[in-house]
Amino acid sequence: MPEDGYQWKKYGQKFIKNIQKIRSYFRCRDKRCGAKKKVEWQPGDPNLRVVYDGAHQHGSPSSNGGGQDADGAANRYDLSTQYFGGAGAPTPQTQ
DNA sequence: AGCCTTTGACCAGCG
DNA sequence: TCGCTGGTCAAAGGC
Repeated sequence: MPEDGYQWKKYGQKFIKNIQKIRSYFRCRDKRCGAKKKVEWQPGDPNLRVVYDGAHQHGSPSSNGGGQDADGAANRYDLSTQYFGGAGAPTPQTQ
């Protein structure tokens, strides 16, 4: 479970036949936070894709000391796809 | 005590 | 109308 600075609660996991990948559903632990996160990976592949949905409506919980950039850092991935592993996975939005 | 994780079933939209 | 998929919720157990 990759730590992005926020805590998530897994509320489901299903195998998407459409893409032949396992998808895990995570939700922000904060109730006032409508942010959601979906993690999918292929069975037998080290790289996984993290899809952030929604946006956090509260500052960072307890990471990063002296800067709310963490909030933007997590939001910058909003509705985007974050790739882990990089094994053949391209890096979108190379800012 | 609180928190987290896992599985099954249900529901809705589509062709 | 049916079957299918994708997405979400709930309960229990362990540390």
